[in-house]
Amino acid sequence: MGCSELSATGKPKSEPPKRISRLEPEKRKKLLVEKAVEFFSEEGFEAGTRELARRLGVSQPLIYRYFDSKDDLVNEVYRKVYVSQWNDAWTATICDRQLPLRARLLDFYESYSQAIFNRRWMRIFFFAGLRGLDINTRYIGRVGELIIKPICGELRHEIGLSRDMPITDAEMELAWIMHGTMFYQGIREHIYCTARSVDYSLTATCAVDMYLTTAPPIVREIVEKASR
Amino acid sequence: MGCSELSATGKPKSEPPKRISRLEPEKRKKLLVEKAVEFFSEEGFEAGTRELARRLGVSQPLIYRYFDSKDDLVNEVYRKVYVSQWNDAWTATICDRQLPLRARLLDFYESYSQAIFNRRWMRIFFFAGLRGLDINTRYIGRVGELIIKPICGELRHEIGLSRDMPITDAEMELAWIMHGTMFYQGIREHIYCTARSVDYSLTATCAVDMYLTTAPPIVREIVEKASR
DNA sequence: CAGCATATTTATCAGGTGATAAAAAGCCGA
DNA sequence: TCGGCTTTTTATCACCTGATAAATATGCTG
Repeated sequence: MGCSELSATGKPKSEPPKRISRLEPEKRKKLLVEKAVEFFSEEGFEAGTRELARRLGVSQPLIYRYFDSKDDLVNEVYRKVYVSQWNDAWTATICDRQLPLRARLLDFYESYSQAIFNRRWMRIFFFAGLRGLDINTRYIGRVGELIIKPICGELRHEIGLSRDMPITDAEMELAWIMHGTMFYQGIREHIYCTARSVDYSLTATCAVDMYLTTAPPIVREIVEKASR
Repeated sequence: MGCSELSATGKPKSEPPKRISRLEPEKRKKLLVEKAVEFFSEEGFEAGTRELARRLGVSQPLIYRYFDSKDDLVNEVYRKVYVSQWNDAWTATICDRQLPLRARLLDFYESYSQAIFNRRWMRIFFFAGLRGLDINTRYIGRVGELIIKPICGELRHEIGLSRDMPITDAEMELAWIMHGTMFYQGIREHIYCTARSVDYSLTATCAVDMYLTTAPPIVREIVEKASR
């Protein structure tokens, strides 16, 4: 009798009595994942399935009709955020020698900023990173292989050096520094929430010009020393 | 029920308190906070008090003799990490005009890196940041006032411009970019755990030189435009 | 309209959480 | 040695969590 936290008369929760209708499994699953991305990116992955269900306007056990476990749902969130946001054209942009390298890098970071430096992505990324998940490590590896390493190759070409010799760690480091300069702006805006609207184009100009002036002499020394 | 994983047998060296004995409240509280920093920095603040107690080798309710609530303990952790790691000499280092600005900045970042860019600090910082806690925002504000703004002032002086006019947002942005370049190295090392040992001195050289070459013309333009 | 398939909900479980009260154990002075 | 004070533990509480099974509601098809 008692134990009615949800009595028929009063609704303590703020949601209006929306009538929930049946949906095709496909449609429902998509809704679940989308809302889960939004939810976990704000509250972290420790947040409860009941609150998620409440925000969706469905009952909590419904989640388990579409996902075997909470972990299963969380993995779907990862996939959605990490995989679907990647743009295969990025590597091509970096390697398209019809433009000068500086212009290519600026083009790339303009596109990359829009795709990656948004609140949802950034927060999911750090929640996952702090958990030490391998999906995070794999993402970083991908950036290394498909962004950072190609940049190093293009810089070698730009300053007239062989691309045969494998890219060294030190060269990668130089490009990571440029990359980090951009990344930090995303952090300030979406994790700190302290920089209202960051000027990514100014940052990109600083970062790219720094790279293009600082890196060449260092790279030249590295390659020449190795080929002696 | 011998639960004696730690026997009383001979170990006369510097680790006598193997036996779980009474401690002065002061000492016990200090131990609790220290271990809590270590624990929460790895597991996040959602981690349970029972596991923390287990690692301390004490019972879980003991924590509540020294802290009113888990939140109380967590706040102590924040205080310990944020407040106690700040070095008042940093601002002085930046403003000591007996050295050229470049040397001052490199000195500062060497000291700052050692204090801040370690695993404990970085992880606590991001766990708190993702929670949106005001202690985090206040820390950033402090960095802005005591690090970034002084740097902007020194740059103005370096290029012979008045320090009377207030520092503009755009000038702050330029110094934040340099700062972020350093910060990202800490992230790579301690959040991503992907860069084994980052070369902070290389990064500092890149970041500082970028700032000292990129910022002056922009600052000059800003100040002159404003004073016309 | 009836009947059926299934999307969704209600009721519930076992285990974990922060927190409290009472019992136990350790320490020190007489 | 004993008594008393304080630290620490044991035994709990109410609540919340992820997850399951049975009951219900919905919409389609004949």
